[in-house]
Amino acid sequence: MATISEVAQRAGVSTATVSRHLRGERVRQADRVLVAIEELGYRPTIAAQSLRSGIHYAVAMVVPDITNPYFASVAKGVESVLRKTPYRIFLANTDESPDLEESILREVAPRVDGIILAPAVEKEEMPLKIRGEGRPIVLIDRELSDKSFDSVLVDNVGGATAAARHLLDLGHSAIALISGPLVNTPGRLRYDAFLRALATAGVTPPPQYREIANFREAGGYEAMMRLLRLPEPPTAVFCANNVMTVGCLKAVADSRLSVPTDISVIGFDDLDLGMLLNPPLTVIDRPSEEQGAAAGKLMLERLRGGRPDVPDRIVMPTRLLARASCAPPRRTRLTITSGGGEMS
Amino acid sequence: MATISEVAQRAGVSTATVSRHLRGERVRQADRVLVAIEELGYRPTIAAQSLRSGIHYAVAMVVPDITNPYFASVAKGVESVLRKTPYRIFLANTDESPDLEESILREVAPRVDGIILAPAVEKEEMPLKIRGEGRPIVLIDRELSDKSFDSVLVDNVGGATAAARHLLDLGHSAIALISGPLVNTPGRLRYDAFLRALATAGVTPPPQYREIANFREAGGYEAMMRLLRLPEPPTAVFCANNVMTVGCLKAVADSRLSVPTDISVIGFDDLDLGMLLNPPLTVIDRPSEEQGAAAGKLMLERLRGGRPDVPDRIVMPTRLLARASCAPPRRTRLTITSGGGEMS
DNA sequence: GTGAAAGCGCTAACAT
DNA sequence: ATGTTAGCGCTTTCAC
Repeated sequence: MATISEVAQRAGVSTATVSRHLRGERVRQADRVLVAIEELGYRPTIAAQSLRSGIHYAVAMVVPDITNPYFASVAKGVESVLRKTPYRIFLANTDESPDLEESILREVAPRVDGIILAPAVEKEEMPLKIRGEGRPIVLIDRELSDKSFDSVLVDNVGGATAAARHLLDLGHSAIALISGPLVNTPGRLRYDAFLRALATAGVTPPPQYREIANFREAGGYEAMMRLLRLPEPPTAVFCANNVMTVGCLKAVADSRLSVPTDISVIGFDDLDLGMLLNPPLTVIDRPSEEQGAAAGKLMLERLRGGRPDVPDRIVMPTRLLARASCAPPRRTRLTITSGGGEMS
Repeated sequence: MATISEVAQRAGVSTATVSRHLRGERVRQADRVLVAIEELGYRPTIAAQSLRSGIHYAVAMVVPDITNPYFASVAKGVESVLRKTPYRIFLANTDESPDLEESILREVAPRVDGIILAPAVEKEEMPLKIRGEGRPIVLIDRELSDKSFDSVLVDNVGGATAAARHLLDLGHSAIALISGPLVNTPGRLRYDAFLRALATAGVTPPPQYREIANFREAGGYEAMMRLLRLPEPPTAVFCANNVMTVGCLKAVADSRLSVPTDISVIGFDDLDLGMLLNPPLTVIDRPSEEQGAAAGKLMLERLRGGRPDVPDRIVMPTRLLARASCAPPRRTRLTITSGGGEMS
């Protein structure tokens, strides 16, 4: 690999001039330098740049699970923006574990210029420390208790409220909720907003209708199984994210029940096959790839611009995709016929 | 951040000794060094290590589309293995574009120690060049014309053959195929094996039954639409990957047709909701996360072990998940009633 | 087994 | 606007 001094020599200038040219400063002999760079096929050595300048041209993307289509989509959005820059993306999965997240952050922070993070819990110590060391953090999907961070979110309250109203409008009152953990933003916000919207209409789900699961498929499955086995099962259920909805639907199928005849289901996040299910799934949809792109752009802004006085908090709208998995409640009591079946 | 010389000073040894200790060499004063490292919270600066030693502690993962559940799953597998090592993962999407792939490879190669690649086409120039510079390449899902690369694959031939036999066994003879591009391994192998298996049974699909699409949802949709509009539509179709199967199913739905009454569908790759579809989707399944983990392990082996004389070619088995989307062919002619509908 | 010292390729003062 | 030069933090001869 050619070095900067070879370029300098060939162009008849100093290494400093080449270096300046590289970073976009105005240079008189720009053309000569350019030619030398071309001819030698010169590419700067990132490690040397990093060592000297502290810039790594890398951003970490830390998410609970890249296998969740929502985060995969976010990652794609981020990638599409950073692709056009010299910044590359380190990908890390936290598995929704606060401990793993902390160790990943500690480990990766010194190697990157900034972090795009979907935190497992709302504890801000690590992020605060990292930002304090001059590395911008952009939160995605989830906030921290400390509201001073840049973030790209969706209107969780609006979405959960719309879900509640949709069920209410159809005449449901025995409404259950499979929530995510209350320790992160979307979990808590969707839980609160959904229950508040029900309360406004005079509906208060009993404790056994309020399942707190973990945003994972198995959690959704188990929660739904518990709901269906209740002496008085609900007539409708709201699943607070995509993968729990999958689990929920599998539980319904394994119980030999059908949607929406026996129970109405509405999910947060669309599923790729949502419209192909029988019945097509009613969901609260949100622009995931756009969120990723927004997070990427915000990160670039911070990377270039220095510290802002006020955090940027981008909230994107959700929309209700009313398909056919929600219908008016049945009048008769629900009875479970059987259990078992395929479950991943 | 503490430096190695601070550690050396505190431990009363030279920086060389600390450095040796760090890389696992036997050192007499190991305990003293360890204590100093602990007390100072010392962490080596990767940039300095890279500059000096050429080791980056980074591996690139270059895939066509992280949004494809198969690749997301592979990424998770890779991540789970590398997490326990000092190596981090750069993620890049090629969008199935050979040009983009080439520029990404060129750009990222100097920053990493190795590359896990699912190539868009079978051209091996860039990979050869990169390997020639001492960076191991592990292919995943797809091979190159040059068979000297390490790779982690699935039994495409076995899978496609099983799919063909399944349809044949049900009594189909008007069998169509929505193939991936013939310029990459799974595309070509599945195409060839499927047709060969049919030929063995005396079935030769006419050219209009052989759709060459692009492994994308829209491609699967359009291909299926063309098939369904044929004067004599097929009674069964094999979709060569997950996202094309989704497109295919949407096309069937939009044509107001139903599976398997009007047409049987079998897909390569399971879908998360595959079993929840009506009817549950019959698929050729493969162990994607395990493939990722295998690729990660193979990469680590190469990273530690130096160049092997013979490439490692890991081929994992597929299995047929016979659910209900394939049934014996109908006897009557198929007629399209209508079109239109929701399509992403 | 250990230390001294050179230098990886680059950037950022500083000087001009 | 450009050149000179020190040195970022580490690994690795080389000598002992």
